[in-house]
Amino acid sequence: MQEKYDHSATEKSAQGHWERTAAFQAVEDASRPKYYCLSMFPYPSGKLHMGHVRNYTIGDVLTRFHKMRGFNVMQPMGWDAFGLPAENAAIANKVPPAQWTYDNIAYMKGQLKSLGFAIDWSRELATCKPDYYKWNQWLFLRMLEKGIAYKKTQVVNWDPVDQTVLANEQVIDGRGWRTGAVVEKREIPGYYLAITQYAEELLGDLDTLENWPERVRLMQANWIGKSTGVRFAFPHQIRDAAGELIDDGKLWVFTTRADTIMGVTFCAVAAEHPLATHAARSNPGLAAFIDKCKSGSVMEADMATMEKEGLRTGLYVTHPLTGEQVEVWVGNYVLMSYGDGAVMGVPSHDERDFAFARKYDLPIVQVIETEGRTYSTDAWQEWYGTKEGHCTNSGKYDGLGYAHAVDAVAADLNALGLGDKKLQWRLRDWGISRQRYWGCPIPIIHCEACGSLPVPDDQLPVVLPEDCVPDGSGNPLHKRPDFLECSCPQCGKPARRETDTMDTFVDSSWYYARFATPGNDTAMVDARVNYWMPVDQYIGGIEHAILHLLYSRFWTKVMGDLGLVSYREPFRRLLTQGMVLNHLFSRRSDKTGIEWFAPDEVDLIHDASGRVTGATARRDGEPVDYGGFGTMSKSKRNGVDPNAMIEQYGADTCRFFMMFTAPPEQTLEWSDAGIEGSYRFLKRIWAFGNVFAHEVRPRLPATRELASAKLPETLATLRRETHLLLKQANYDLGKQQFNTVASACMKMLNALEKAPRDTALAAEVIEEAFGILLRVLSPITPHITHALWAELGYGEDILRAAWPEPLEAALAQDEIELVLQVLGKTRGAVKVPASADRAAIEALAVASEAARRFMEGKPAKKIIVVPGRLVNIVV
RNA sequence: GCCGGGGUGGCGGAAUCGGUAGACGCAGCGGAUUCAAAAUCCGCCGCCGCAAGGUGUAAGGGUUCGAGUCCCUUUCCCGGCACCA
Repeated sequence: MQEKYDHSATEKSAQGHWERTAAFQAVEDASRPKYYCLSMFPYPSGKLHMGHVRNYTIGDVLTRFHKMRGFNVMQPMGWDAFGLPAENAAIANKVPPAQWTYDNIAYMKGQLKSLGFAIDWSRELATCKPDYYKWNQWLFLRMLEKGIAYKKTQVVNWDPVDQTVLANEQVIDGRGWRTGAVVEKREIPGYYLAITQYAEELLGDLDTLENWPERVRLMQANWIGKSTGVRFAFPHQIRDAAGELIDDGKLWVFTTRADTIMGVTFCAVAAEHPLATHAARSNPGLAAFIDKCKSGSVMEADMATMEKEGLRTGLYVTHPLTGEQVEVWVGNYVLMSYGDGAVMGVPSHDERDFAFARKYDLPIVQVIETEGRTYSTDAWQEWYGTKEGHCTNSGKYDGLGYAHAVDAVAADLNALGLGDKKLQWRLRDWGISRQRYWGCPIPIIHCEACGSLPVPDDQLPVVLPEDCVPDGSGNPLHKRPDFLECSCPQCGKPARRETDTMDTFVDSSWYYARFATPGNDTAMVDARVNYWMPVDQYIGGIEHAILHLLYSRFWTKVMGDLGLVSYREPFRRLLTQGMVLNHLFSRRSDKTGIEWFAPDEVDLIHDASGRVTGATARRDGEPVDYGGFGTMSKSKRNGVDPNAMIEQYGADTCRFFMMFTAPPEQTLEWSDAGIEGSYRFLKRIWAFGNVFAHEVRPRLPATRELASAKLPETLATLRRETHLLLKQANYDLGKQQFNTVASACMKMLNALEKAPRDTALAAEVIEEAFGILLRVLSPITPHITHALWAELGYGEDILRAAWPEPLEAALAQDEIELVLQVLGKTRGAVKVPASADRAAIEALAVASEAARRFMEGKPAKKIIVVPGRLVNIVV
């Protein structure tokens, strides 16, 4: 075998072997347990980044591990190919998004192949291809039929200069990213999917997802946000210009704190609320304020942190229980799209209302009291807003606790016909319309006479033209008569095609099911889907913990209700991997703003202890600002190119570094020195392969005697250590903690290098131990282990070798060492026979030299023995 | 602001059930090899202390024979917040 480790030749040869043997092609086989391992498919942004490498390495380790354990594995790969970055690239480079996307796919596929992932490429798909998105459209039409898809108005960010809708990402400090114009909120019609119809099931089924991280389930539960409250109305006599009662004379609000209803001192409505509109007609100041409310972003985080402002409408409604007049305000923090677009204001027990009342000098009436606490309107205190305590200043409700008070208030409102308890979800229906070109066309036709009609099934797919070049001023489909012009499916007259496309979350909500049934052009999925699905292991970034995963769960349930699939949840087990970070260096200048420096363009400055305190640019020697670690990104120039790493160190080194450096769920900080260390380890593995070939193999006896031989101490230790590490590695693989599996492999090699190899028995022990090491390591670094396994005569193909299990005989010990503590402080160790009982251990411990020294002659009051671990003497 | 997660040597991290804190690796230091360097190998390596020992897991408090791990308070960092994917 080769003297030196040549990563590039080793990897090329192993990849060639897998290609020739079609090693990763998955075929349905009812006789074996299946294992469907899926990593979130990439957006084809141009190049693979290290986050992808990490994600897919984790998936590959699990795939190969399960394959060796005898599972029928499937690991597919595809492309989340629609999306905004392709349009941005088109604006910048004047290249159609389709071409940019397909070029990127070709390049990134090559990168994935060079990393040696065990992917079944025959199942590859791209969501921008009509044979895939046809089924988005088909299912959308089924949802329309079932009333799950419907049309209503939505609030969007509007750029008044470019006359276009902006994504939240394109709004920077309240202004359009290209034009710098102040962004407005605008209401336009769009299609929604009624995910709230599934809220109860989406919440309840979280309990069945035992192998999802607890935090993801918690986040989803909070996102769905089931709460019971009371929806009720403030009656009024306000009439519009035509003399009609506005909203039938009722101002509806929803509250989870009906127990505080006697503390209402105002109401606040959204800027778009009919009462606001009505009042603004005769009040120019209010009209201006409403206009102002309509500028700014629609993001919830912005809404929550902005200064709460309001203006009087001069209108009054009647408190439903007291009959008092309550003033109506317009508040910039009330959203028309939430509930009824109006809230009751109880400044005494709601922090936001409290601040609002103090700002505008509104009355504050305490209606909840807690024993031992004194209420003061000077400053907000935590306990004002809790559900503990009981009603006060509330007439007949005085003395009631939260639950009873809510029941009583709801009953009284119900008797008046002005309200009742209502189950409330935080979850909102999913708006899927996007006023953008590079997405799946929504299959709707607009006819002047017949209205908006679904495209008939036999005309699917509605194919998106692939040669448009967006310029930032709106959807280029508007300028494409060949796309726009069609005939009405009902009356046959000329009609116009819908130009909105679907949210790309639609594309990613069911791709995993399509992987199971590739090539079917007559159905969305077929019977094969119920063999492979649900996905046994899903792996992806924690940033998808809510939206993508929730939408996929919803889509699955809809497909289930349509009889397309037999399962209710798509992902049996979930691993959310942490992000990959690197150092950030920047320099701020007045002229050019922030300039970012790549890590290889600077020299680090360390303090005496070795901590990084700053850096200087190599270019000019001048200092740059060190910004700590941040996610790798193109704009901040701190990305690391996987290609360069693969070329220099090989795929195995990259994979090993990724697995070794941090546990999968944590963020991973890139380190050039760290990758050197991983490379060093693989070189040592190779070097030991040489030792094995030259010094160990020749000594191996014709018939192996290891199973029956009595081993000398050094060999018994090596063997015990190896099997102990194997046991730990298997345990850690079960926990999906791969960094300690990698570390176990390093420890095995450390032990092997030190072991004697001068006898036939030693050769046998080493043969066994190195065989274990190669197999445990093989899912992480498949190429080098493939080469050594074959080269050293272990077998033809390590991928088809059985996964090793620790042997009890190898682990057995005569004598064990226990930690000795006196009063909980470690004072030494005590050796006891492995078979010693509690009394014997206590006697040995008390008699030990260290114990006598630290007990200072006092008698033992109590002795705690933790079997196999420690003995603690309390005096 | 709301929801979720996290903080352990100079650095990444380990510690399975509350039981030896710092495994494994990186960096650093010392040595071997070398004409020299690279590569490789050996040794040292939390802090204070000559040592015995003391002390130490963001900060403060609590429970326990024993706390990185459990409870309370504070603080800082990260992810998500519905049109980035």
